[in-house]
Amino acid sequence: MARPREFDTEKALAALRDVFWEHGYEGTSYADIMAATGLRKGSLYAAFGDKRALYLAGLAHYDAGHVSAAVSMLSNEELSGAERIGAMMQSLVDAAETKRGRWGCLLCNAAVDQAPFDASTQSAVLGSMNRMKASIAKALKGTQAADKVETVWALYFGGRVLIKSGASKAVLKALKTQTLSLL
Amino acid sequence: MARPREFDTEKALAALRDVFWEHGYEGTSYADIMAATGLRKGSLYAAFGDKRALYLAGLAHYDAGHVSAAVSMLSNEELSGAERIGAMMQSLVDAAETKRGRWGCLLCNAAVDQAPFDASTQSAVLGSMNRMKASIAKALKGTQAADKVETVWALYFGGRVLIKSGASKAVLKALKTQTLSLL
DNA sequence: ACAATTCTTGACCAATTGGTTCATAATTCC
DNA sequence: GGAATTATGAACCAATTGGTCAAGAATTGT
Repeated sequence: MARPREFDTEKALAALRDVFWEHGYEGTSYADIMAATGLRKGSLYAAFGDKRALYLAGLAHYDAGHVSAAVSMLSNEELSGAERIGAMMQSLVDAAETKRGRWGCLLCNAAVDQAPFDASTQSAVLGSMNRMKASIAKALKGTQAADKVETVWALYFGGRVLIKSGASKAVLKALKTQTLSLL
Repeated sequence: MARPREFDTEKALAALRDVFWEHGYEGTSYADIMAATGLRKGSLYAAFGDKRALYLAGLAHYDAGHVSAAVSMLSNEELSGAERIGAMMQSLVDAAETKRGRWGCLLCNAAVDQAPFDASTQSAVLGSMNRMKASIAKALKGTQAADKVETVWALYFGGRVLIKSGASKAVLKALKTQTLSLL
């Protein structure tokens, strides 16, 4: 064999996810990426590929982590549908007052700034979004709003945009209350 | 006096709005801007200021045009509340299949890619969004959903994000139907 | 110990970035 | 017509962009 990789791939992926999450694709330079990961360009290029590949890797990491966590929470049959949707909406309320929450949702950010220009990004985003949609549908099954999957789905991303634009926590709380009143 | 400006300010503003609308702030270079407006850097700089000022001017033009049009439609008392909200949602359905519609909503794009980094952008976006919110509230007054202003508001921006991510027209139609069923 | 293999680093690259300056052109007022 | 004023566009700028490469470092199996 040969010299083993010195850096922790998991940490590098998390750093990639975060730096693109905060600044977007075009807003992130190699200088930013190097600072975030602690790796030089050469290592990054050898391990992942070009800048677009770094972005897609960060996006995939978000899907495997954050999106999957949301999906499994929404699919948890030990909670009622209302409890699950309530938890999802509460995550928006919480996001309104954390630094990371103010970064919005990476999925949503990617949809807005890269999906229209890159087919790989678009399909990754659409894939993750549809996983969210399917699990929202599961949670709504059995409630009065079982026929309003698209509404709750869009509401979630709309809430994310409001957070990015600087909406107050009160707005997000109202959104949660109103959403639960539909069930 | 002196030499008059050769270009049409109105056309230049529309071009600025469009180029930033399609590509975002970071995604737009001076080369793009010059191609879109037909003007050289020097003229643009003299007339409007630096890149950020060009962006804000495009944003303001969007507010004065598109946002104002939506606001006055939503405030038109000759139509019922349901008709007004229906028209708003129909505009999302239509946007799903036009080139410009696929650019999303400039307000929404600005919220995601610039509002967190620039206070002027944030206040412009928040201002326009609140105008939208207020007129949605007017349209909802008298309907069963008068207490669901934030919901309809977030729904609209969520729909815009779905469009950018590549959602089908059918999804937007479902969103419209479901929204109207709330009224 | 040695050869083979792979990783890391920093130097280097051409192209592009946003921004500025200045000579020239065009217009108006007197 | 001439002076004053302003717009224009091309040349120019330093800094940064994303990307490549070769030399050396580190580890393995033999």
